[in-house]
Amino acid sequence: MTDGTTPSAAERLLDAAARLFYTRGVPNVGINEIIARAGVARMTFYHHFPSKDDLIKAVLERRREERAAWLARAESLASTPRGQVLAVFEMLEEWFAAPDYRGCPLVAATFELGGQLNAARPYARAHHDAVREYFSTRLQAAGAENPEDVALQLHLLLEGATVVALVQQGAAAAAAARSAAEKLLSA
Amino acid sequence: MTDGTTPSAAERLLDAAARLFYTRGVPNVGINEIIARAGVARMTFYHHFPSKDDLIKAVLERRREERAAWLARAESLASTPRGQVLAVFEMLEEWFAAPDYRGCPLVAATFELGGQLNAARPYARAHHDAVREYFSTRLQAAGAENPEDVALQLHLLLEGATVVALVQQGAAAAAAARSAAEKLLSA
DNA sequence: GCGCTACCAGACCGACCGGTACATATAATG
DNA sequence: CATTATATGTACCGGTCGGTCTGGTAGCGC
Repeated sequence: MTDGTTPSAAERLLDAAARLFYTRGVPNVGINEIIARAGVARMTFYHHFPSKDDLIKAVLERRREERAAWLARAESLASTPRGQVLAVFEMLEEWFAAPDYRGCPLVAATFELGGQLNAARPYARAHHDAVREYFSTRLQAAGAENPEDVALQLHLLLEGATVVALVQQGAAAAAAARSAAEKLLSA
Repeated sequence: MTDGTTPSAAERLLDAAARLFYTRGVPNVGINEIIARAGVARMTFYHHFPSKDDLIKAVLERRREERAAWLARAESLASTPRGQVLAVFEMLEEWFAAPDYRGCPLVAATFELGGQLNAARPYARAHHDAVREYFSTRLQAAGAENPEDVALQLHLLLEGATVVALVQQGAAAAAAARSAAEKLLSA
């Protein structure tokens, strides 16, 4: 019953929480606001999620899957390994230009929750590992000398671009990252 | 009277707030804890800072100056422009290895406060501008072709390394950033 | 002495937080 | 029809938040 055509309570809660958490920061959003936005009763919320922390973890896991899907999209944009690596950087511009862009949600949550319990770090780390593996397998296929090392360097460019795009409020970092990635691939 | 040999109330408040904000996140630290840690009466706090927001801004400005001083240290570590650029990346390892490392405090505050008022972004942006200028002037002195572009690319590496070092909880990003910076300088 | 400033100590306020209790309604399943 | 699961609405709890108020003390220049 919970699945099907109509998005039901739990789904609406996750949607509302994900959006609010991203735009305003996890600790700055209260339960009341989430249930109000989702159009769900308070008790219904606590029926699906024992506590706010559980909701946070569910949202983070969902975000991680979204980022993984985003990465997978890059794969389909090119046929050669090298093209698939650069395709990731091609997609940055569109991401950064989104009106509500606020950086990588997993990194953001890591900062926001960093104080208390390292709650978000495992999700961010899992995604970062996935990014590096995406790069390294394709670099290896392309015959690179040190796939792991270059993959990490490309990852640094990627993360740096997401942060700089947030602070600078512009998509200029995307083109710079792509250009730098090409240089690293040629070196 | 406020200055001199003994660190006085306002100074102790700034010290305590800076440390607590960094280790636990700005919104997660209350006034009560700050004044307790600083050993200062409540009214004394509100005498020096009209509101918590004013304290936050004072701490951020202080952090910005600290980061600027950190950057200036790199300058003294080498004599050539190229060496001064790479010296920044040499210093990363020590920074990342600090036991209480939690990323760049200005970027962290931007994420933590991002929800409400973009309160921290101007401070982070000012520092980022300073970083790029540091790089670009030295690249120009070294006869680089596109100083501005390469400066931005080096900045992406720098920011990316600070984030990855936080998520991965290791200093490996430092060496990778330095190596990548060398490649970008040679390209 | 007087006035001023800096500081301390702690009670107090309204608002909001996460979370619980209770009482109810609906709809499918047996 | 009775049961069960899922949903609703609202009052309520203890705790903490940022911020105010009262009152008192120590040092300094006039």
